[in-house]
Amino acid sequence: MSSGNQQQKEIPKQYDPKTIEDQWYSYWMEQDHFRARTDSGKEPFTIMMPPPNVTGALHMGHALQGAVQDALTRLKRMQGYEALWLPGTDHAGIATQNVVERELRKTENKTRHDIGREAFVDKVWEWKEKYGEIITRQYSKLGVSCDWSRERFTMDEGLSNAVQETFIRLHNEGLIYKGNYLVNWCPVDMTAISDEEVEHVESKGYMWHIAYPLDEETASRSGIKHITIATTRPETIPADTAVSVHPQDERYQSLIGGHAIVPTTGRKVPIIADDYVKMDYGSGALKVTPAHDENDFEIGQRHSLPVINIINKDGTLNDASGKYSGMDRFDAREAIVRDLEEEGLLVRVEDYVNQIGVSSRSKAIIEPLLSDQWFVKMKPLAEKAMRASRDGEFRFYPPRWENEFFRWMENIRDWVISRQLWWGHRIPVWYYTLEDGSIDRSRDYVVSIAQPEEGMVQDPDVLDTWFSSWLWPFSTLGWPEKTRDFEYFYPTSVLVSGYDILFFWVSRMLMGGIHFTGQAPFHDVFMTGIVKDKLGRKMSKSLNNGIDPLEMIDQYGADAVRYCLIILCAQGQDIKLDPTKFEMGRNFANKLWNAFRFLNMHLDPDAGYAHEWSHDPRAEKELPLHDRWMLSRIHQTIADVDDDLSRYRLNEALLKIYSLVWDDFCDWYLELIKPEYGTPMGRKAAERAIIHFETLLKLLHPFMPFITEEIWQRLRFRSASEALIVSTWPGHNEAMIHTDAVELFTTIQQLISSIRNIRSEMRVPDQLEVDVIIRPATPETAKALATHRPMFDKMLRMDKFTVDHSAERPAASASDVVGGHQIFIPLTGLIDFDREKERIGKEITRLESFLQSVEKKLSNRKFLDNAPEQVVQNEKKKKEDARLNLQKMQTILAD
RNA sequence: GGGUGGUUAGCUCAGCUGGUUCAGAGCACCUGCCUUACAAGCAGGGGGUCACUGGUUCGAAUCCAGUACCACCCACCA
Repeated sequence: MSSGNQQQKEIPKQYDPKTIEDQWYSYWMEQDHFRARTDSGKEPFTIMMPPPNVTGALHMGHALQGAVQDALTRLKRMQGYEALWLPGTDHAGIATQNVVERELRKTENKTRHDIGREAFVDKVWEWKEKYGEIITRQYSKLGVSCDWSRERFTMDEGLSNAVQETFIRLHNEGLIYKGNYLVNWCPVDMTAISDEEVEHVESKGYMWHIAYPLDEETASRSGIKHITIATTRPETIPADTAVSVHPQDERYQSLIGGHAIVPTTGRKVPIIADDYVKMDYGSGALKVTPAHDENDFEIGQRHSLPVINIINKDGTLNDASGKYSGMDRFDAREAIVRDLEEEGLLVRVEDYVNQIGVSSRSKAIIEPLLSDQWFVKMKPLAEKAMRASRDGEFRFYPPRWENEFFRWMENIRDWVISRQLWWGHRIPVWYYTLEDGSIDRSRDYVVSIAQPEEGMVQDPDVLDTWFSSWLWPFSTLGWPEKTRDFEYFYPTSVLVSGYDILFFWVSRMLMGGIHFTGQAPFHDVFMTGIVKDKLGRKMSKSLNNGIDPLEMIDQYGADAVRYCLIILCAQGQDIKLDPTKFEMGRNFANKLWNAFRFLNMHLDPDAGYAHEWSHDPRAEKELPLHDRWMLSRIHQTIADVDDDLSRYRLNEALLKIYSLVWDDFCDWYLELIKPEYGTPMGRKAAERAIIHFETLLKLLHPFMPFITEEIWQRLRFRSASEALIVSTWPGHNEAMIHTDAVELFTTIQQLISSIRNIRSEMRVPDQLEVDVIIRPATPETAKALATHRPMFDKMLRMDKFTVDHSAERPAASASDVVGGHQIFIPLTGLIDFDREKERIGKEITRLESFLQSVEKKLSNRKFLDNAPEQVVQNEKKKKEDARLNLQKMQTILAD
């Protein structure tokens, strides 16, 4: 499908993306244009695609980031870099395990425990093989030019190897440890999760005030019978091992050192004093439950309190809770409150709103539970990353994210990396066993990838999904092997990601990359906003407010979707998306399509159009004004666009290209080169137009790859290997900017606009041709304008056209002044004097106030003294223009 | 409790290093047009005290401080 306009006869008026998108994607793939090479001698440009979950379906966030990454990749490829965009997927531990478990239940009515670990993991792999490619296929629909030959999966052999390797390294460095600590436990997924995976949600609940009886001795000593504590979690009462008050609290001085009786169990616990307790909060007395609350755990440590665990891993209460054993924690809460009330110990109940932690995955309420887990000491890693940041080894765009990054790094806590799941990277740790097969706790574990000794068993846990993700920028390139890919493409150029995973992923990659490879894994971090619904809510399954990118692509075309997402992607701002916004992109694609149809009518399919002139400045001078203007506009835009893109202002760049295509090229340039009725367009003119158009297509290609490739291929015969995707990005050439041409052309544009305005305001019937008299400010302009009369003919309905430096204003004419040039249009019989007077009056008022402000400024000594010369000159020129225009308008009004 | 972002046209939003030719885009609206590329279009037009209050400056939508509201992130007060 390499050649030009074979379907010339029947090009539909409306662009239909469906007919071409898949074909071009296949073509690019067949031509191997996405593949990056290590032997080209070009400078590398690398982006690692944030790996979507294998369970996932493409959502708008992916589409946005895909559009951004692809635009950057295609741009750099065209700019002569060896561009590698490496795709892949994430095994997504919990999410995937859940999906397969659900399926297992549905199809075989079994749990994972029914079939056993090995069989279950096999099933997950099967599932992954079958469904894991869905999301990457969906990505292709968007037109992403990533190197599929290098696609990776976080549980690939190589990546798994990197994971084990890093675990062992960190362990050897003393940065990994195992310990029995309170962790965030998800009773639904039955695993520990990290602090980052816990969300805090506001929840309406109660604060129960409960009287704890004092033991006899304390009561008789103090003369007090009860101490009242306040709690939001009465179900943990059986696990209390102390009551605590503030050491300085007057009310409780006599109780410190005494004992209270824990309701429901009758256990006697000490009353202790600890600074942590706030005197003015609640009753000033706190029940201490070290096994089920982080703060209480710390208090317990300080006072050597026993730790009584009453909650099982599934959220039910265990035998240590006494009669509540076997009840779910929330049922137990009700039961205990009921019992307390019966015993008369419930003092009062208040409504209370608090923040509760829920698992970001299952949304289950997190239970702080003591358990054996593996941790990474993060401080040393964070310090290195912060140093690298200060040294400018990587930069955030927009820069404010650096502060957020630092805030987190400075308060970093150790990372729980073990998960009680089956799907994931096994922890490379082995235990000796006793004769009955159970773990021999008297002997140390051994860290090793392979089983070190017959009979040893491997740690049953797997690693947090992010423990493989944080290696992504280099594990995907073959690290820890010193591969050619790694040497050539690492460190990567830019990471494109949403800020929602700054802590989960971006920060950890920086820490990991710097620690393991000695280099920041990317130079730039471009943080995009988050795509939300039109009310500003996150898109989620539960709200059912998602907009499916595939549906949108189907409806509007991939280019339209990409256009829209990028144009809305302003520096770090969230995007409130409404499906109708894709019409913008669709309309623009259609505009391009029709510009092509127009040119196509004048194409000579057999011609091989020459284009040497565009590179020959001498030939340049022979060019018509509108070509010199168009070239100037194009090259000015290229300069702006290059600058915008280098700072990740993709929206600004795209908007400028949009305006160049639509406003300049379509509305002016193409209109001006339209041939006369019935006459064919001159071949030269067609050639020039096509060459401009090709440049525009190049500029647009990174953003709208399909339609630009389609049109580009149809514009000329191309050899099989020629493609827009591998064409050269047009460089900015200052010599192509002709200020004189721009100035004159702009004047003509203004004159034409003004004449159109007069016609419209004066309600001149459309068919009626008018006389146009222009009295330019200078004889030179008069000469120039007269030369360009054909331009006026093209754009206006004129009977006669007079350009005369000394023209008199005919009676009964409508008039205007632009840039000192006067326009008269005799409209005998048609002119509505009141209307005209009003129009001119309005213009005069505008000019007067403008002139006034400029004069005020220019009469200000301080302005003259302080403002840069250029600005002052500018103001003077403005003043002069305004004064001239005003004068003429006033004369006209007087007439 | 700490922090970040937002507040600009009826709606959704751009507007970088301050300079009345930057107050702008798309949609919506009004007036003409099915002009042989495009009605998903063309031409013309209306519409904004740039949240508020101060400050810095010759000059502020833009920089600073404070206020109000909205959104988000972080945080161990039961």
